[in-house]
Amino acid sequence: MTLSEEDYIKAIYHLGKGENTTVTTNAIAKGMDTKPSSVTDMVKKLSDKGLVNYKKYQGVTLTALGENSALSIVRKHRLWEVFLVDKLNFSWDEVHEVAEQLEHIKSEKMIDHLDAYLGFPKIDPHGDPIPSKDGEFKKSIKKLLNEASMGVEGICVGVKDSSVAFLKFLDKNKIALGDTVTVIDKEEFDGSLHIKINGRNMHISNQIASNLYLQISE
Amino acid sequence: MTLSEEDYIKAIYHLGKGENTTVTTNAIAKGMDTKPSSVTDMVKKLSDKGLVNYKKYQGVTLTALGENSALSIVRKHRLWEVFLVDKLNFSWDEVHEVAEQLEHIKSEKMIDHLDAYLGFPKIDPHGDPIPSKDGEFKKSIKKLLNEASMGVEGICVGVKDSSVAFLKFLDKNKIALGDTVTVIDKEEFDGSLHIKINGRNMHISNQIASNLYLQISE
DNA sequence: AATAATATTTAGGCAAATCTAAAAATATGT
DNA sequence: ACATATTTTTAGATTTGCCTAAATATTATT
Repeated sequence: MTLSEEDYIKAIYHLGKGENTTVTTNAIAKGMDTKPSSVTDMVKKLSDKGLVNYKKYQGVTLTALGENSALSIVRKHRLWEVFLVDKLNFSWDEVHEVAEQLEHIKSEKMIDHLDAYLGFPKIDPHGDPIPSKDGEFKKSIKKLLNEASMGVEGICVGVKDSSVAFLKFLDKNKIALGDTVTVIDKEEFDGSLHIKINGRNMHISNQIASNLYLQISE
Repeated sequence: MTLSEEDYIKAIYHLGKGENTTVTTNAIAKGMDTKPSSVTDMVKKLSDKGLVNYKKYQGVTLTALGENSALSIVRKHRLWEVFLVDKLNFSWDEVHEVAEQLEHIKSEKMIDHLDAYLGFPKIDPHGDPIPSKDGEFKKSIKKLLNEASMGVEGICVGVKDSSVAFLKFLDKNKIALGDTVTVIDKEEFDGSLHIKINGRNMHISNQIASNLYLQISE
């Protein structure tokens, strides 16, 4: 697969939300910041190669082959993100662009050794699951904290708003990625939440809760 | 710079042996396994971009800009080689192909962090020197063991012949990359050498010595 | 120095991936 | 259901990097 083909396969996978739902030409064009006519061209090629199912005007889905390819790319992307954060001290919001490049490196041996070297991580720095070598992985159960049900426990894996003000708030209140959070109670009146974070009780506003992502442990 | 441009710049650098000697069109074509006419095309483009000096029929040299680019690519290539060997347990002879891909990844921050993470290595797994961030580096003093003068001390950094038989020989005799070797004496008759390796005296044939590379410590 | 051999460049073309503009198919609104 | 709007495809052009074949320049030989 060429670099460009890989980009399309990955985009189709993500637009299909990991399910294998049909993705339209325009959606791909928007998602990839290109023109619909370019998408049509490429989709024909991918169809010829057996990576997508395509009928004119009907949109595309990934074939089994295409889905495997997508998972392999996603796996590489997320493993590299873990590497950048865990080993090279990048912060979680700096890694995407570089991982976009690294995901195209072709060497199965390297990626398997990298996986082992990182300790076979199950989720990436944004809380998204990392497919195993054979394409298996747990569906991501990632929610904004304010959407989590009462009693739910999860790991804080990301922020939606990465403004300096918000990050400072987290720092001051000793909330960090990786912390375990349990939803104790929700106030109906203002949507604020009582949570337990790393064993400590806390009361946070809905606004805060709506900017924190939780990885729910099933 | 595109991927292809980077490949040309690197090839011109290596063919010029790191000195800035003139490199011919045919030499580049051979070195890159492509056609002379393709080289002419690309060399014109590189000249327009100020990366090489080029006059028709006269061959090319790198400009200061071109040389900086080349050193940056070589730096990345060799740092990744160290990473693959030191961290991912690749052997020295497996890394080249993957490093050829990794060297094109664009992120100055990443490569600087990688450098630090690896402990600012000075030589790669083949004994070649790694340019520093600002393009400085020690000329490689890398010699075949049988060409080293008496009394010379160096580090064993590579093999010329990587046949299984030879590697087995090294293994059986406990000679490994990284070992410190001193040339004690040379027999004129058969060219065999008396060496000290990791403190232990040894007598090896010229044939063995002519397949082992030494990185001479200045 | 003239000719032969070699090296290099030019000219013209091809494939990949993109684009614009126009045509065709599908979807939407009343 | 019909006209209109939107989506998708086609047709034709462009750029990058490469190719072959032919032309031109340089180098080597006698």
